[in-house]
Amino acid sequence: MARRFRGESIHKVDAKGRVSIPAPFRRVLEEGDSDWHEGLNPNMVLVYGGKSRDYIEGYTMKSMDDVDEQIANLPRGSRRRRALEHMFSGQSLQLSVDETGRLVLSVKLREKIGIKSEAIFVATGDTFQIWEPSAYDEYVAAIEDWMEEEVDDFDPLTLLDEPVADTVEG
Amino acid sequence: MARRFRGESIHKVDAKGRVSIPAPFRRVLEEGDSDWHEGLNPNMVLVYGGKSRDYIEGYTMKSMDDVDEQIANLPRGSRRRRALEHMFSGQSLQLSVDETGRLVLSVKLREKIGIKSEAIFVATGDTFQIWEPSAYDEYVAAIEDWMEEEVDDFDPLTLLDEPVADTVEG
DNA sequence: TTCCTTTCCATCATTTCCCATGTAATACCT
DNA sequence: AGGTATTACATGGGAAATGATGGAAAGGAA
Repeated sequence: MARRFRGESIHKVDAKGRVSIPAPFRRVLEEGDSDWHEGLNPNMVLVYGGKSRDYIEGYTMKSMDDVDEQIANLPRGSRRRRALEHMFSGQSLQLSVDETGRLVLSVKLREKIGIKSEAIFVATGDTFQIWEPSAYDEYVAAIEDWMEEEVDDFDPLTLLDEPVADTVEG
Repeated sequence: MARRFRGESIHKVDAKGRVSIPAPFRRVLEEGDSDWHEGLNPNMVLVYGGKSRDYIEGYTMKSMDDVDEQIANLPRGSRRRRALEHMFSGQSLQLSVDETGRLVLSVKLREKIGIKSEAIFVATGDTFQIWEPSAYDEYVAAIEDWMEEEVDDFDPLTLLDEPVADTVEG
C-alpha cells in the first residue's frame, strides 16, 4: 500500500486563491506521481463535484488513475458510468503544485465550498479533503456525537469488528 | 495512461461560430496529436453524428485512431461496422485549433445542438463534449437526481464497489 | 461584386511566475 | 548544553505571460 495522507492543518487562502498544501501531504503527492522526480513539482487532481458536498477532494495521480480505470471498465453509456464520468472527469481538474508548495483554488471552487480566507486540509487515507474550517467543525461534531452514542467502550476499533449494515445513517 | 480531459467551462460563441477551447483541453489535444510540436496548432476531430444526440464530441487524434482501429477489426460489410463507419467517418470532421486557441462550429453544427451564443465544454475522460448550456443543465440534473437516490452515502465511489447488474439504465 | 471563411490584431482580465520576508525546525559546532 | 548557521515552510506583492473575446483585413468561391 502506498504512503497515505495523515493529519489535518489550516492554511491561509490569499486573494488569488493560493493556499499552501501541508508539507507532509506534498510528500505523498510526489510519491503518487509517476512522472515526479526530485526538484520537480508533483501533479495532482482535485474533484469538486457532488451537489451537496461541501468539500473538495484531492487525489494523487496514481489514485486517480485507479479510479479512472475502474470507471473505464463499466459498460459504456450506462447510467452508473455516466454518473461517475460526470463526477470524476467533468467535475475535476488536474493541476501541479507550485514552486512554493501551494495550489490555487479558483473563485468557482472557493465559492462552492464557502472558503473565504482560510481552508483546512484533512487526510482521509489515499485522498484528502479541503473544507471551509467552520463547515468542517460542524461535520466533526456530528461524527463525534455519533461515536458518543454508538461506541460503548471508548475504543473506536471495536467498529472494525462489528458486522456492517451501513448507510449514511447507519 | 495518457493525460485526460478534465473539468467543464462555458465559452462565448461569436457570430462566425468561433469558440475558445478551454486551455487545459488544448494541452490534451496537443499531447494527443503525434504531429504536434511546440509552436504548432494541434489537430483534432469532432463527431457530430447520432440523430438524437444533443452534443458534439471532441477527440484527440490518438483517441480517434483507436476508435478507427477498433472499427477496422469488425467484419467488413457487417451492419455494425457500417453503422460505426457512418458515425465516426461520415458524421465527423477533422480540424485544427486556430492561433488563438479557438475552433469554428459551422452553422450546421450549431443548429444541430441548438447553440446560440454560448457553448459548454465538458470533459469525459479521453474525449470531451460540447453542449448548449441549458441542454447540458438538464442532462446534469437527470444524473444528479439519479445519484441522489442511488448513492447512499454521498460517495459516488461506492458505485464502483457494488455488483454491476448493468444495462443502459444501470 | 458579394457572401463566407480564414488570418491577423488589439484589448482586458486572469493566472502564473519570480522574488522577498518572517518564522519555525533542524543541523552543526564548540 | 548553549548558541549559531542552515534549511524548510508559510505567506505576500508585483511583474510578466496566458487566455478569452471582439473587430478588421485578406483570400476565395460563386
